[in-house]
Amino acid sequence: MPRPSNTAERRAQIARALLKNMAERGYEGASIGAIAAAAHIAPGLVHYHFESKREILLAAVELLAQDYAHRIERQLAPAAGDPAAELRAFIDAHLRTGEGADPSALACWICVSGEALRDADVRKAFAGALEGAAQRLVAIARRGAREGVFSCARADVDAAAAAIVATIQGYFVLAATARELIPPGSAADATWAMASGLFGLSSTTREASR
Amino acid sequence: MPRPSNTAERRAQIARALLKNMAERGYEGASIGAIAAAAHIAPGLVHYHFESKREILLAAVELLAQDYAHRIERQLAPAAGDPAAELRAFIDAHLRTGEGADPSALACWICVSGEALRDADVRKAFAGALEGAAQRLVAIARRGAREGVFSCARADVDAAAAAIVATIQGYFVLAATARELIPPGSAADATWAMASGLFGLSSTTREASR
Amino acid sequence: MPRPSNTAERRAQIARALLKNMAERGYEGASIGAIAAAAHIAPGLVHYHFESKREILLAAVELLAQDYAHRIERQLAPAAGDPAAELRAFIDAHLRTGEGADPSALACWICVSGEALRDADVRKAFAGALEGAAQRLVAIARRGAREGVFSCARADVDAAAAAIVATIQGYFVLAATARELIPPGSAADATWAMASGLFGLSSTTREASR
Amino acid sequence: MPRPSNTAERRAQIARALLKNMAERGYEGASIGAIAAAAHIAPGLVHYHFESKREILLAAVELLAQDYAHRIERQLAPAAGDPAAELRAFIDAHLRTGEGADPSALACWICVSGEALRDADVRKAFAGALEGAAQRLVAIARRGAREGVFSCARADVDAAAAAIVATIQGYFVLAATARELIPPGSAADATWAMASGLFGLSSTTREASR
DNA sequence: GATGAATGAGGCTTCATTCAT
DNA sequence: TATGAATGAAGCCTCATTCAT
Repeated sequence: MPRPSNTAERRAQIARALLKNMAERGYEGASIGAIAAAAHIAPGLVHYHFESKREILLAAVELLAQDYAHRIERQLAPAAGDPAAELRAFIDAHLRTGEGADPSALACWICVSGEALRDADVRKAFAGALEGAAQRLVAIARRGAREGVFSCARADVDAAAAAIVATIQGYFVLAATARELIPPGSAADATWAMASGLFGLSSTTREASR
Repeated sequence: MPRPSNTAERRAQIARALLKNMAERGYEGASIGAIAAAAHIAPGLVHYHFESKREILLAAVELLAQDYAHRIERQLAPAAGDPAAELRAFIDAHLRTGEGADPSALACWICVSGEALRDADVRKAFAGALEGAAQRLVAIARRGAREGVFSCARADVDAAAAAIVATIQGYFVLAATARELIPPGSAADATWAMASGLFGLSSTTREASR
Repeated sequence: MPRPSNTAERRAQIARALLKNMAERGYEGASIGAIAAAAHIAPGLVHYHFESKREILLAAVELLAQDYAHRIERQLAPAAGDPAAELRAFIDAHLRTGEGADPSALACWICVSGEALRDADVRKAFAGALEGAAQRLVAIARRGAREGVFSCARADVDAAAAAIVATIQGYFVLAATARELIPPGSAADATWAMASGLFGLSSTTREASR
Repeated sequence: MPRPSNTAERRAQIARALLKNMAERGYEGASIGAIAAAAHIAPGLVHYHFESKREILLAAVELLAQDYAHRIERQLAPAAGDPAAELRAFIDAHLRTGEGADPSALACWICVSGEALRDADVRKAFAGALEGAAQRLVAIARRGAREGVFSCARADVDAAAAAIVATIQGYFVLAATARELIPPGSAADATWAMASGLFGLSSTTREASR
């Protein structure tokens, strides 16, 4: 009479506990004991649900990437159908409200980028998340171009998307490590100016979306 | 007669050894033993020259920041006096030639950004380096504005500088973790387009500097 | 009506699973989880049928001893009634066919001898098995003496039986750890030569049984 | 001004500490902490001198094998030149005085044979020790044959040596696990009877060496 | 009887740091 | 200054055992 497996939730619970710890102490600094404590479970249980600490990291990155993708979709929804508005919403979703919203998630994100340097699987997941964002931008750009809102050369769309993703990612780093460098509230606007330039947005539309 | 102190060189030697290790294994992964080995000295000597591992990190960040500042100055020198050319040189110094040049330094830089999350002193040094770069941009912008090459509003210069620094920093992260996202050679050009937009560069000058 | 208990089979099944694991990884190396897997049952069930891992070991040793006793009886049966033939059969049962037959059982046997060093109950069971074999030899010797086939002094029978058991046991160890030391096929013959010497077998009979 | 390295002694000290623990609790049961305690050093030092616990085992087996070889040479020395006496001394060295002398060494020896089952390097060292003993016997036999003291067929010498080694090894196991099976004092005599039979010793000489 | 999750102790190993020389 | 040994605190992981279902 087996109990229904709760492995899935437990894994998520543990992965979230890692994220919480990682935000404060980094990946190495997040000990299995601390993770277990944060998850309110016994230390030994962690390795019942995960082969190794690295597996927890992978699960955590997966969670982070999912959260990220969902957040984007949620925030883009209201602007659906209007490329310029979608672009603006995309930028705001990342940079409005305190240049990066949740500082804990921000710290995690930067930690993960560091781990991605040394772990191919982490890199793959991390790059996948960024690529998802870039593709979203590309889709917006294509549609805008079709509708005549953008006048970006077809060939430059990928480069423009990468540039925007890079800028956002860079603002994340700055927000977490050198916040005083960013004039308050400037991140989204500067990115918007930059993005509309890259996408060839007419200045009329640009001002309207401000 | 006591032998002349070689502490200064030793410290640099050890800090460089940390950087080498950090690029491959991260800060936590760089053990004192490995650092000593990379510096070709005995493990015990490390703590003769440094109070703690953290002190080595601080020295290493200092080195990294100095290298960085020097590199910028060196690469901006030929363009001295021409704001638009300086801006272009600034961007190229960071993003030309393989989007980030030395992959080892790139990895270190990202590692350091991660450590900066948790260590105020590291953060200060890291932020200082970024601020130095931003100030250089501000100086270029001011001069360009004075000379009429740029038409950027005085109030927006700081924001523009931060945006450019953010973009560069973001490209670093992408180059190290999701290189496939960046169309080869596009980083400098896209940043240039973006920067000239933010600085209000006339399109004539913009094309000329291409 | 409660379902009929299957504890007995389960216990044997688990004990056999321990033996399988023990042959490959030793007693300590045989984890409850691995034992359960080898027995195709859930890990938790193991401790329903056994108080502790040590109990499984005791049951396994019991099984091993029984298998051993049965094997001897089976192989001695054809020679029943002829002391010299029985002696020969006894030796061959242990040392013919690859100096120790089943390598897995051989490994288990040696493992058990190691555990016997530290566990009185294991020692008792292990010694019991050896003693059974020795007594079988003594019985053969006594009968042979009575029938005039052997001329071993009454007092020396126990010593001779112990010597033969020791030799066999020693060949087991050699077969498992230093097989190259044993000229192929020599174990049974050498033991036979030795045993017939100890038992005072006439050289005529000795050759006949070759 | 480096201190002279004491690594060699430390390694031996640690290996001996393992042997002491292994005799009582087996290899797995000998924890690094217990080994360190037995060696009167800090736990961390163990892994400064050894890569892993397994390396300690290898060093310990080496020690054991050396001790063994030395012991044989020492005990054979008085009989040098007289093959029959050497053979007798060889047997007595192993089996006289309490059937196996030092019970701790005996337990270690059996433990090692168990580890040899699963570790090729241990097996090699263990087999090497046994082979050394066997070769010593072969040398004795050859000389005895040349001098006409033994009448063992040339081809059977290796088999005879293996048989004697096996018997001794088997007595070790019995002495450690089923001592009651061995009539006190019978081991050396029975082995002598057996060995002289295998080596074709004339009964006159045989009795003389008793 | 059976399942699989849960517990917590303990083991091996790594490592920053200290120390005697 | 320099060396290499020494220390002791964690850390990750394994595992026997227990428990709720």
